[in-house]
Amino acid sequence: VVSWNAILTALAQNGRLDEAQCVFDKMPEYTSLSWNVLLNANADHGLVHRARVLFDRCPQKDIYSWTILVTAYAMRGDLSMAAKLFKAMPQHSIVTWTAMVQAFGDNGDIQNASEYFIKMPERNSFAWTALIMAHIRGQDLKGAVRTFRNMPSHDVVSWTAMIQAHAECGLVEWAKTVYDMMPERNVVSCTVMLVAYSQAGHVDAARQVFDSMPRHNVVAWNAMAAAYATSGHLWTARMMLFSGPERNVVSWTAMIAFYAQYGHWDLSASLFQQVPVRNLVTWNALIATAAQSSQWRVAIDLFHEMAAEAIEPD
RNA sequence: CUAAGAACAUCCAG
Repeated sequence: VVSWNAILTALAQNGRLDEAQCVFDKMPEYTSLSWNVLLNANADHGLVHRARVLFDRCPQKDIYSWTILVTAYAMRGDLSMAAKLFKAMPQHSIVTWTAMVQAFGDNGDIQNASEYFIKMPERNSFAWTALIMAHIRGQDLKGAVRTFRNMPSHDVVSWTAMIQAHAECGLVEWAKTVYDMMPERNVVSCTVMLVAYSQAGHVDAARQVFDSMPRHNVVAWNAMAAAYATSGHLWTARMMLFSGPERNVVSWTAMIAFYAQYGHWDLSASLFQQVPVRNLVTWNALIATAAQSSQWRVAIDLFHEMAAEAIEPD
């Protein structure tokens, strides 16, 4: 069972849902971990109904199983179901509590997020940061700052959330102040700062942040490319994407969208054909491209092809 | 060994 579980976990982590399902079906016996891994894989793919069926069939539901399902409903926006399940579950942990804070926070529902937060028997920086994010999404900068101040200890994630908090309100210089003040930075905090500058229209400042980073990952490269694309530098953006060490589905989709934004529908469409990975967003980007160039026939054909690739249109 | 917090692409919302 241990090795079966290891295989199952590996497949699930790589997003190979169908293969994980096959392995699961062939397993001679299960532990709750096996069920949870498959449950989570379905949830990750947005297949909440299938997750629910699995959950109901699962003979040994533990706190993990419940949390996965609660989070799945929350991600779909079904907060009342999430809350109902939360109430029904036999045990709560700091993780399940935090998941509820996060669930309401994602919706900008500061009120409910705070209520769950207050009722928590104990809190860690995950919980505090989730509450900060709730305030950010609810457009309450003051509340975000207040929450940050009330936190007993700050880590790089909560600091980064505060960069985000100020940037979201258009206060880039304050965001930069936070950025300068934080005791340590990582690739995410730098990328947040980079994006903040980009969104404020300061490409050059964004580039300076990029150049100052000790390490870059795909997200950083993608973000810098987007900064160029949105500031009129299509070809520099293209350079960034192609000269980086690595590209992912976001990079490809971004490039398809950039071409379209500049009216290069042909380039957009031909890149789509060559791209090694596609997801729902990639398809949406291309459909939008076709629609913008008034190729309705093409848009509709694409829509059907999409179903053929086993991607559910939304 | 499986569940919760920060960054990038499309649409939507603002």
